[in-house]
Amino acid sequence: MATVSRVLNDYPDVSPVTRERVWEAIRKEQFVPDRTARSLVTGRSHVIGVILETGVGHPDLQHPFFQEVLVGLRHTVGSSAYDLLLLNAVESGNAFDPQGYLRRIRHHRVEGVVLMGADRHDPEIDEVVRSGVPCMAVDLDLRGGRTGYVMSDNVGGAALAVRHLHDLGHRRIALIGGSTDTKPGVDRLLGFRRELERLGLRHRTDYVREGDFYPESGQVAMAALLDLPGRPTAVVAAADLMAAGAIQAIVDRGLRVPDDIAIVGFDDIQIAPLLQPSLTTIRQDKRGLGARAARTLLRLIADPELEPPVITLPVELVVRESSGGTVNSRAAERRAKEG
Amino acid sequence: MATVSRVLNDYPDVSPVTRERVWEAIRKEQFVPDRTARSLVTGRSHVIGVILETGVGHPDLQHPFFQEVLVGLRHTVGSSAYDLLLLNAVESGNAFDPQGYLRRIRHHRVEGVVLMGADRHDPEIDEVVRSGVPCMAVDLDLRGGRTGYVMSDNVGGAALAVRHLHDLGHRRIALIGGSTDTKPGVDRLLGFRRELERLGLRHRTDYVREGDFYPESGQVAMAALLDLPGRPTAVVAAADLMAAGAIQAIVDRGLRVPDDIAIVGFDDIQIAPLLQPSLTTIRQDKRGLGARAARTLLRLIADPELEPPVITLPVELVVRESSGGTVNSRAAERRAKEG
DNA sequence: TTGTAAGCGTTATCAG
DNA sequence: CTGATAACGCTTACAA
Repeated sequence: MATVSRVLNDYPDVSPVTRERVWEAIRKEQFVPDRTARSLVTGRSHVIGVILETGVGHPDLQHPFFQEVLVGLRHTVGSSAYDLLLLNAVESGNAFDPQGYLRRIRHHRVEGVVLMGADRHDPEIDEVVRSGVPCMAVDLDLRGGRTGYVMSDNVGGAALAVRHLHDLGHRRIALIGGSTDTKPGVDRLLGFRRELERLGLRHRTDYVREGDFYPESGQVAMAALLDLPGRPTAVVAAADLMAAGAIQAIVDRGLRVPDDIAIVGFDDIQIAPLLQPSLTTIRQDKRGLGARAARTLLRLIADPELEPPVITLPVELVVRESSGGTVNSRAAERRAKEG
Repeated sequence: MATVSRVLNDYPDVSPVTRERVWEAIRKEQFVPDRTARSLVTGRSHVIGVILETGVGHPDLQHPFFQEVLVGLRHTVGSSAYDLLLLNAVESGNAFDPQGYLRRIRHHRVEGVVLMGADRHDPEIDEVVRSGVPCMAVDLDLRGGRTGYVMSDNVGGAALAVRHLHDLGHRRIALIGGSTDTKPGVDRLLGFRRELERLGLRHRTDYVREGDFYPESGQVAMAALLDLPGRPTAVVAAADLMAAGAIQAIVDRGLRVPDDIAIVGFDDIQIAPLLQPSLTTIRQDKRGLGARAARTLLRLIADPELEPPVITLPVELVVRESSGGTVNSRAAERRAKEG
C-alpha cells in the first residue's frame, strides 16, 4: 500500500522493478487515486477557487471582459494539476453548508483564490483576504499578507486614448468613465485628466460622466453629452460595452460615428471589430491578466514566503474606424482649427 | 463528536438543548465541516463538474452563448448545496494526476456533469457518458443510461426566421448554417429547408453555406453569397456572431442592411441589440438552458431510477432593425413582386 | 438521547 | 528499499 503511494508520488526510494509492477497493476485495475482521501491527509485539494461576483442585474460572469480573463485563467491552471471551482455567492438552503466565501473555501480546502468583479468593500471579500489563503485579484486593488493583484495600465491606457484623439485634431474630448468605486474606473479617469492637462486642453467637468461598464450606462451618458451646449467632438469610453451604448445614442440622434463624434473604447472585447463602425479601443491583454493571476497564485501557493506582488500589464491602442483614425486626416486638420 | 455530526446533518434524534449547545460551540469556534473528510466517508462531494471544451482556436468558454448558459447553471446550482468545478481538458504534467475527463471526475468524486461545446465524437466524452455518472448536455445530443440533454427548438427557430423574412416580402433567402457536425447546425438547416418548402420557395443549394458559429465564418460565407449571380435579398445566420460577420461583409461591399440585404441571426446574445443595425434574431433562452440542465442533473443525482430526459426549450423571434421588420412594409411589397 | 468505535483511502513514520 | 501502522476529520452502526 505504502509502496503504491510512493510510486504514485514519484518518490525515489522504490526499486525500478517494483515501480513497474505497481504501474502495471494500476493500469490493469484502472485505478484512480481518490483525491478526497489524499486531501484529507495532505491538507491539499488541488483546487483553486474563483470568486466572480454575481449581482442580480449584472452577473459579472457575463461581462465579456471577465470571460476572457477566465479563459486565460483556465488555460494556465489547466496545465498545472489544479482545477477551478466556481464559488457561488448564493446561499444554500441547507443549514450546515457553508454560505460565505470563506466557509466554502475552507469547506473545499481550496488552496488559492482568484477574485474578480467583486466589491472591494464587501466584508465577505475582506474575510477571504484576511484569512491567509493565497489570493490574486484581477482588476481589483486588494492587498494583504497573502493577497496581490494584476491590473492593466489603466492610467496609461486612458492617456493613450486621449492622445490619439488629440492627434486626430480633436480638442473637445469627453469621458464616459467607469464606476469610481473601482480602481480601473478611478485610474482611467486619472489618465484622462492628466493627458488633457499635459496637452493643455481645458478640463470641463460636464464632459465627464460616470457609467458602470455596461451598455445602458454608456447610452445614457452619451445622450447627456449630446445635450450639452458645445458638445464634444470625441468621447473616450472606459469600456467597449459603454462605447457600443454610446454609438447607439449617437445614431439615435441621427448623427454619425466618427464623422460627427469620434469614439474610443477600452478593453477590446471580442466584438469590438464587429461593431459598425468597428471600434477603436485600448486593448487590454485579458487572457494575459488571467494567465498572470493564475501563475502568480500558483507560486504563492507553492511558496509561503513569497511576497504577493502587484502586477501591471501594458495596454495597446488599436485603431479602427470609430475614431476616424484610419481615414486620411483632412478632417483632423479642420477640426484642429475649429478648436 | 457523533452528536456534533448529527446536529450538523439535522438528524432528529438530538435534544433541543444539546443541539443549541452544539451550535453555540460551532459558532464560537468558527467551525467549518471539512468536505474532504465527509466525502471520504459518504462518497459524495457536492461538486458538479462542467466540461466546456477548450479548442485552441475557439475556446468555447468564449462564445457568448455558452457564457450565458453558464450563468444559468451557476445560478441554479448555487442555490443548491453544490459548487461547480470547471474540468480542464488540458493534460497535467504530473504523471499520476488524472488527465482524462473521467479520471478527473472520479478523482474529485464529482457527482454529476454538465457537458457543453464538446465534440460529440470525442472518445473521452463517450467515456464520461458511459461511466454511469449522471450527465446533462446542453446543445449536444448525447444520450445514455444516465445522460440526457437540453436543447432549444432549433428546427422551429430556423423556420421562424424564414417565415419572418418571407412575411417581409423576401423570396431569395439564403442560410449561413452552423457546423453540420452539431445537432443545432443540422436542425437549423432542417428547419430552414422545411419552411422554404412549406412556403413554396425554390431551394437553391448555392444559397446554403456552412459556418462554424463564429464571426469569420459568417463573413466568408456572406462574401461568397454576394458573389452569386442573383444574390439573395435576405440571409438567415445560424448564430448572431456569424450574422455580425455577415453584416461586415455586406458593409465592406458598400451595401446596406437591411435595405440591400436583410439579416436574421440566432441566439440573441447580449450584444445583438448593440450592433448597427440592431440584430433581428431568434432568441434562445440561454439561462433557461443552463438552469434546466442544472435542475435536471440535480434530480438525476438524487434519484438513480430517474430516466434521463431530452428537453426542448422554445425560442422566440425578436424583431429589430437588421431584418427591416420594424420599418413599414412598402419595400416588402415591392420585393414580393420582384420575386 | 448520547457516547464509543470502526472505518472511508490516502500519506507519513517507523521498523525491518 | 519495503511493509506495517497511525493519523487525517468525518459518518454511522452499535451500545449504553
